[in-house]
Amino acid sequence: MVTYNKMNIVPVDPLRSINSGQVFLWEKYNNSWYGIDGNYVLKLTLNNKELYKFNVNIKHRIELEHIEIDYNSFPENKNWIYQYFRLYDNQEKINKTLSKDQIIFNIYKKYRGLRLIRQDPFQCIISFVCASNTNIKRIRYMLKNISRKFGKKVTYDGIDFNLFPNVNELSEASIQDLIECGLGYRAKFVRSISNEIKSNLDLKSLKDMEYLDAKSELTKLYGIGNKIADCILLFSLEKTEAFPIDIWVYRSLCQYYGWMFENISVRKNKKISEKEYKLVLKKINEYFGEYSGYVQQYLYYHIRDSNKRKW
DNA sequence: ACCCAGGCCCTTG
DNA sequence: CAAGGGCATGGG
Repeated sequence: MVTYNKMNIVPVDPLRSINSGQVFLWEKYNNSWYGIDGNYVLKLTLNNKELYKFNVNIKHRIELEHIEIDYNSFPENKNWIYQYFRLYDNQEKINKTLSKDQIIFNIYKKYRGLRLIRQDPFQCIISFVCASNTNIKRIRYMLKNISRKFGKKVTYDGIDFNLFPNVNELSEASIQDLIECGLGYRAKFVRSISNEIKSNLDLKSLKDMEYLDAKSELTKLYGIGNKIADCILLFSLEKTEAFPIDIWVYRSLCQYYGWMFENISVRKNKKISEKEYKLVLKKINEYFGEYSGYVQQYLYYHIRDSNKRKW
């Protein structure tokens, strides 16, 4: 008889999570999904269940229901699924945050198992710089090209992969190279950011900084503003209070949380200005707290799903 | 042909 | 501050 604390049961819907606009280099071959995260190839083999439940009190995964989920990686990292899907986050607080009101609670119930993903920071930075003013299909296209051109080639399970280039490798890329990867006007941003990180920015140090301090470091980089910085902080630098506001999330906020816009000079249904962004963010953090980022991911997924957008 | 896409930068008023 | 234009490119 296994006893456990309910709060340590973490529901995970892996496929929904890796196909929710956070990561862009997962693909299915045969019966497994393979994803590139920095210099790792991650492999997931699932049965036909949608929702998996992990008890993270136990050092290694135990079966609460009949779970068949194989997760391997190249190079080997036995613990990656715990890190990648943030199984050690405080589930009690997450539940509380996503039950803050009826609106978010309904969305939470509908997509339960959607997780924030903890990514390789450099890949995350490049990913979201490429994500500006384009669609997800093209983000995948650009990042794949970058990997093909500048990442190391590896073979795993008899399949050829390209890892994502590290800073030093991508610093070798010229603007012309990056344009050939399909980046368009983003090429100059990626070039500048790679050089900047290589010469004088330690990404690890950003994890130890306060949210807004780390954010101001990121927004100094050419091509990174409020929204992209929040994506990077949330998805790769441990800032779960970060709340990226793109056009979709903003629409969603206007629709469901209009009351937040009263008494602050923020106009609904228009492009959000830098000042407005900061005002809204402050309200969000006051209301949802340190796990605001989870709310963002659920809102984003929900509104895009309701609009039948593709991933 | 037109408009939009997980925005940001730059210039003007 | 704010408003507006420009930006590369591909898909609907």
